[in-house]
Amino acid sequence: MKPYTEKDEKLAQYAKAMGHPVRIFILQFLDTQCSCFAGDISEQLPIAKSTVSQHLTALKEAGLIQGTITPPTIKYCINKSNWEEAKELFKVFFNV
Amino acid sequence: MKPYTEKDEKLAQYAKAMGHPVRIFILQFLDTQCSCFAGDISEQLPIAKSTVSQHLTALKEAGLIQGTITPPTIKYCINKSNWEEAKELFKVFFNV
DNA sequence: TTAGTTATTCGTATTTTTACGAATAACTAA
DNA sequence: TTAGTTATTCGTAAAAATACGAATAACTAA
Repeated sequence: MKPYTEKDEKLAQYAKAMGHPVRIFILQFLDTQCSCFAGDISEQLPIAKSTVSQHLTALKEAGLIQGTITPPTIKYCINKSNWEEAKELFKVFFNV
Repeated sequence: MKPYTEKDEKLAQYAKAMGHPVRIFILQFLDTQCSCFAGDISEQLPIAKSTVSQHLTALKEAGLIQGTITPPTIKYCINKSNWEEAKELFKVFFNV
């Protein structure tokens, strides 16, 4: 039925998560900061905190980031293994 | 105001275009077929032709593919230069 | 001109995304 | 307990994405 593979779906999922400039920014920010709080991210962006939260949730659900609760804050960082998987999928896709 | 760059927006745009398994399939199909008609693509997919058309339009607007009219068909193929640009943007993003 | 082919556009419906501010949850410290 | 901090969730609204079938456009060939 479906002509596309699991890998195609996974790649599409990662691509979709990256399909918004705010989320690209967050990913790059986390990549350089290693880890930081939602507030640190939020104060870099000209949008409401609740909207940032939604973007963080989207990235979390796609598997690209993860959050560790350290009350009253939440420390966010890149999900290394999934990040590597995404990198590999894009690599193969672009024949790199 | 905007903390993200033109490149971030471009990357997000390409990622968004890739954010659906059908569009991933189409891109891969065109990458191997070099060029083909909308009908060739459509018959590989279990969705309506009009929906395929919409996906083709999305890919065209993102710049990843281009169509050449050869009545009564339209020959689609990868937009090489933009494809290379996308590849490069993802490459830099993932520190490859 | 008329019929046939291909592909898009139109009209429509449903779902998802994006965004905001207010309200809430969870924890700490006074 | 009460106030203060952080971040999410809730409620809501507007816009965009996804999907379908019918209608249309554009061209060719008989």
